[in-house]
Amino acid sequence: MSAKILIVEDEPAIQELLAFNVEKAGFQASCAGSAERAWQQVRENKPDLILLDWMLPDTSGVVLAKQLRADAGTKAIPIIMLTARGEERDKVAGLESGADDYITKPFSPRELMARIRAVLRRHAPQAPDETVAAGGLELLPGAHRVSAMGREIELGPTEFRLLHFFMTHAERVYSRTQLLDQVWGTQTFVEERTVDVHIRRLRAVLEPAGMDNLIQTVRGSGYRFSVN
Amino acid sequence: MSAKILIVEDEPAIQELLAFNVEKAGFQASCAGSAERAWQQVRENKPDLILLDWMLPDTSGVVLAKQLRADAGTKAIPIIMLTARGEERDKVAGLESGADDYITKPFSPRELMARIRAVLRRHAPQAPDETVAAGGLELLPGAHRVSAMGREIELGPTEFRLLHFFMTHAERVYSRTQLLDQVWGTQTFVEERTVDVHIRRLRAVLEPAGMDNLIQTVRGSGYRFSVN
DNA sequence: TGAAGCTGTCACATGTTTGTCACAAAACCT
DNA sequence: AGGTTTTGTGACAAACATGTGACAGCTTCA
Repeated sequence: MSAKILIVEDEPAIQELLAFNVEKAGFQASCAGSAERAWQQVRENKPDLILLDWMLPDTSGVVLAKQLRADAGTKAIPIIMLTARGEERDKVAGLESGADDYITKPFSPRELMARIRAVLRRHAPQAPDETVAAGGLELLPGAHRVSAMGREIELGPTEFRLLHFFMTHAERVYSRTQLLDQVWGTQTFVEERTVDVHIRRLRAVLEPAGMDNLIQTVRGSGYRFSVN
Repeated sequence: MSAKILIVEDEPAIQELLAFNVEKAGFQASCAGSAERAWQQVRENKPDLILLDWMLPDTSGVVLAKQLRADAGTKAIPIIMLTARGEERDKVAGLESGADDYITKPFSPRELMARIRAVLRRHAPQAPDETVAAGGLELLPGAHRVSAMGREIELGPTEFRLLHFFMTHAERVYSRTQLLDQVWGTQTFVEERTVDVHIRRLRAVLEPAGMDNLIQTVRGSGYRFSVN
């Protein structure tokens, strides 16, 4: 889930600084000190975003950006250009070359990360606003709403995700481990029994709304959402 | 239907960059490298909007803007001034000279196009100020006015944009980050919590007007404007 | 120039959510 | 039935998210 970011920067100190910040923010960082190595990394790692310094030992960043844009395989990778302070022409040329954003040195880590996230967000495919329906329930992911036969149901964030998962994966048993992976994420580490508690909480909200026995216990295996 | 935009800019590289972006966005671009040629273009092409650089070889952009404003035939053409970064005086003088908006270099193509569209929308004589209505509220984007059931409501600029966005994007949850992107712009960097404060201010103005619970908190996700 | 208003940020208050536990209840096995 | 495993349930403290008032820096306007 975490995005891969390629840092193309010849100055080792700055390279490390960038990598440190990028990783601290939960992204995967890889580095290249020259245009040549950058190409290599791009092919091997398929980064989701490239931080590209304006000055490189072998080629200028602008040229590399243009090359990346010209190649069908790398055309879609967003680029953030790192330019020196006040170089008016550089910025213009940087944007012209196809960079998605630029940031002038010196910059604060916070601004850098904000721009990275903004660019990644802009390039993320926007999910259409669909509605999920199952077992008399209606769930709108975009509006973050659930309703049972017209009556709105209040859910906490985790219960919402859990129910969403069940509704889109009905009629099938999931183990606590699987549910933890799917609903909590593979990066979180909580007790398996926590699932039980949340199932119970979900049931507690669903039952008063007449939605009875929607989530069934499969002893020894896990839980199942079923329309029956 | 596509608007004609005149670019007055002496630096060829920037001129091309501007023209490229403007045309990519579906507008017709024409260019002038000096005030003299600009007048010529204005007479010939009748542009719908002028992008005017602050520095020109023969006259300053401000002077040209004032001249354009003084001429009955060109008075109505909106002007966006291109100024150097942080030149506070320029900004003031630019707006005083009659420009409708200014944009400081360096700017992102995205921001530029957003401003162009905003100015065109504001100046569109055809559209007799479309009004946005939702949840008993009526908002006139052009006039910068909002009213709740006939009663006028006073809003600051940011609250206005925020409410406008919500009214045109009802029934959907937006995270603080998304709201910052949409309402504050991708180039501004403020804390996420700032959104909370503005939401609160908006609510504070809306509630006395009887508009209660229009903006709902979705814990863990963001906020939602809903007509209920 | 001063007054008034707008913004962004902070510290603190308030209220929810969450993971975990201990124990009760239920199901399973021999 | 008795013993064992699995699941349900209520309670709870810590973590977390949001509401709220205050404030300083700015801009605007007269």
